[in-house]
Amino acid sequence: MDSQYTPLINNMSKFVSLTEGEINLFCSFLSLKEVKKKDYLLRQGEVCHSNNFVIKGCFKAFDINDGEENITQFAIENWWLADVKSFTTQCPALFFIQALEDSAVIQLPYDKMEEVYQKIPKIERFFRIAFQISFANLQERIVKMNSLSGKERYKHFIATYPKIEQRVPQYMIGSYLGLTPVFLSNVRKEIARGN
Amino acid sequence: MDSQYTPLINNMSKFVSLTEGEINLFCSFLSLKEVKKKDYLLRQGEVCHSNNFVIKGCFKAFDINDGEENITQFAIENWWLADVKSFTTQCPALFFIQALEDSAVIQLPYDKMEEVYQKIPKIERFFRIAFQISFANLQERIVKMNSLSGKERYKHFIATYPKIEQRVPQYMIGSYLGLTPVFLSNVRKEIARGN
DNA sequence: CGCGACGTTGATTTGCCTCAACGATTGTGG
DNA sequence: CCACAATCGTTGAGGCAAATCAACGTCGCG
Repeated sequence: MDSQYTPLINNMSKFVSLTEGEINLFCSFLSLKEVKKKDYLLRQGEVCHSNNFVIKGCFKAFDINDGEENITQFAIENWWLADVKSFTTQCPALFFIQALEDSAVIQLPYDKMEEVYQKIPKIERFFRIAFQISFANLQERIVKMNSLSGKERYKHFIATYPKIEQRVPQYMIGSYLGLTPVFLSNVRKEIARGN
Repeated sequence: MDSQYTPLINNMSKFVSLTEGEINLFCSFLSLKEVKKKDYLLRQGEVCHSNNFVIKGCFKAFDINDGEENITQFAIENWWLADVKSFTTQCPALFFIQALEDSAVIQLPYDKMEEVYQKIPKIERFFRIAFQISFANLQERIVKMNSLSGKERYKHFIATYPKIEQRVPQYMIGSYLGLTPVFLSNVRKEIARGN
C-alpha cells in the first residue's frame, strides 16, 4: 500500500484500523481530482456529488448574500470538505467551494456510499466518529461567535489555525469571522502594539 | 413493544429498521430520567455521561461568559441533547443543560456505547446519519449567524421553530440569537407594525 | 509598464448594547 | 386569599463596536 491515497488512509486510521483487503477495496471507490487555483470544486445550486479529502492546496467554502461572499469554512491538507447538506440529501448546494491554490482532493462519491458502508462497516464507523467530532467543533464555534468580540475572535483564530492565517488573505479570514477587512486591519494594528 | 422507550424507537426507525430482538437488546441499555423545572441535566465542568433523548418537556443548553448566559441550543420532545464534545471525549463539559419545564429524557450512557455499536451496528449507522444531518444543520446556522441582521435572524427563528417560540421566554430566544432582550423587544415592535 | 488584488487609514454612520425606570404577570409564603 | 417579590417584557436616552464610504500605497503579475 503506497498509492496516491495514502494520506487518506492514514487519516482514517486514527479512528478505525482497516485490513489490507479493506484498504484495497476502499481505494477502488476513490478517485483523485486536481483543481487549479480559482477553479471551483462545487458551485451554489449544483448537487454535491462527492465528499472530498484535501491532499494538496487550500480551499474556501462560501455563499453569496447581497453580492457579498461569506466564508464558512477553509480546508487545507488532511481536511474533509463538502457541502454536507447537499451531499447528504442530494439537494442543490448552498455553498461554492473554490481552490485558493493549485490543489488536489481525493473524492468519495455519493452514489457509492451505501455500497461502501455495506461492504466495509468500519468506514461507516469512521464517519460516525468524524461527524460526531465535527459537530462538537461547530458547536464550540457557535459559542465563540456569540460570546467573543471581533478582536477576540481574530486572536482565537490565529492561535487555532496559524497555518491557515499564513496562507489566505486577511480579508477572507475577516469574512470567516464575520468582520470587514477595514475593521480587521484596525484590530491587527491594535494587536501589533501591545493588545 | 410498547414501552416507555417507544418515542425513541420511533425516532430511530426514520433511518434504520431494527428487528424485535435488536429493539429489546437496545432498550436494555436505556434508562429514563425525570428532570424537574429549573433542575440541571448537566453542569459546566462535569463530564457528560449520557446522550439524552427528550420525551417530555423542554431544555436549554448554555454556557456562562462574564456572568452572562449564552444559549446555544434548545431541545423539546424528540430532540437529542448532550454536550457532544464532553460526551465524545469525556472531558469537562462546556455547557449547562437545564430543564425549562418538568421534563423527562431517555438516557444512553457513554460507557455502553462501544458495546451497543458492536452488538447492534445499525445503531452506529443511525448515529452516523444523525450526526451528519446535525452537522449540516449547524453549518447552515453559522451561515445565517454571519449573514443575517438581528431582525432577520429572529424572523427566521420563529418561522423555523414556532413551537419553541411559544414555550420559552423571549429573552432566551434573544440569547440563542445573540441579541439582548431590549433589542429583541424593539425588533418585535417593528415586526408588529408591518416590518 | 499598467492593472488588479490587497491592506491601510481617516471620517462618518448605524446596528445593537447598556443603563435605568416602569407595567404586567406569575408565583409564593403568611 | 391577599401581599409581596420575582420574572418578564417594554420604553426611552445615550454610548460603543463595527460597518460603510472614500482615498491611497504597495505588491505581484500578465
